[in-house]
Amino acid sequence: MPTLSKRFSIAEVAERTGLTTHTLRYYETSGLMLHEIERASSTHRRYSERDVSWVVFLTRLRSTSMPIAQVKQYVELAREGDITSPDRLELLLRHRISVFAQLAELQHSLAAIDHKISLYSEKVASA
Amino acid sequence: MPTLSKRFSIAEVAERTGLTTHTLRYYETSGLMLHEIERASSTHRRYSERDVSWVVFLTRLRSTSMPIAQVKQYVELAREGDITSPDRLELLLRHRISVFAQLAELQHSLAAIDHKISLYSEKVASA
DNA sequence: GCTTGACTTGAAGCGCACTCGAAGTTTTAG
DNA sequence: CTAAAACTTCGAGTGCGCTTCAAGTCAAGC
Repeated sequence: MPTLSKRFSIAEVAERTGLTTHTLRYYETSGLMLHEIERASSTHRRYSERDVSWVVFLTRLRSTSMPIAQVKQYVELAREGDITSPDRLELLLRHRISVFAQLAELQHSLAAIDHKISLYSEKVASA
Repeated sequence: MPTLSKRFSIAEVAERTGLTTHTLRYYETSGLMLHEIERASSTHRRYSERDVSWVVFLTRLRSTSMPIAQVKQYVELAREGDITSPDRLELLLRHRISVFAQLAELQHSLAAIDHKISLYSEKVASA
């Protein structure tokens, strides 16, 4: 049962993910794709649904400041097969903690900014 | 009534703020300090309480990804005096919106990561 | 079947925010 | 007074994550 789902050009994937075609190629050559991207008749990339889904998740990791190198580590584990599931789980759990720390810091800084804003609001209102 | 409060060496400020002495000098030469830093007898910097408080707030702006250039803009407004209070308020309000966007994106990505974690948890548990 | 726009690779370049190095000066502890 | 530790300036270097360039090759519409 071969996968008959639609394939996407690099431009379509860029459109769907908000990345540029440059960045998509950069990610691929940096070893961040889980699977090799198919090539149409010759050289042009054809992304599968699975590839696109992975790119989407990848952008979630990146937008939470996971470094490229760590994404790569995750990918390398994934390519080793199911045996590394616990390792990938652990990697994600560790990353989750870092995301919580980022949230906490952001909220802490927001409070400081809000405080400053309240001072300015008074000042400006009474002027 | 001259300010008689304690002064701090650059190393002490580094200690208190978590920045390096390099970064503190870099911020100063980049025009990010509100006031000129005093110099002890000759050349060594002596930070006042006010200077340290500003550095602390500055790190809050930076930790919410305000670019150096925008911090500088804020500082330049501040140096023009009270007349620019509304401008600084507006700058902070705009930045506040960006912080909310950052929080939202972080939370969105966290949800995606949590979802993936739950898939892995099942997989690993049933192995 | 030809043109036009999309795609290809590989290497170099860029922007940001530090970070480090060198060489010299100043402070402080003993 | 001296020696070690801390400080100074200024310019160059670093790391990350793209981004752009050059010089093509390919594919889709007319």
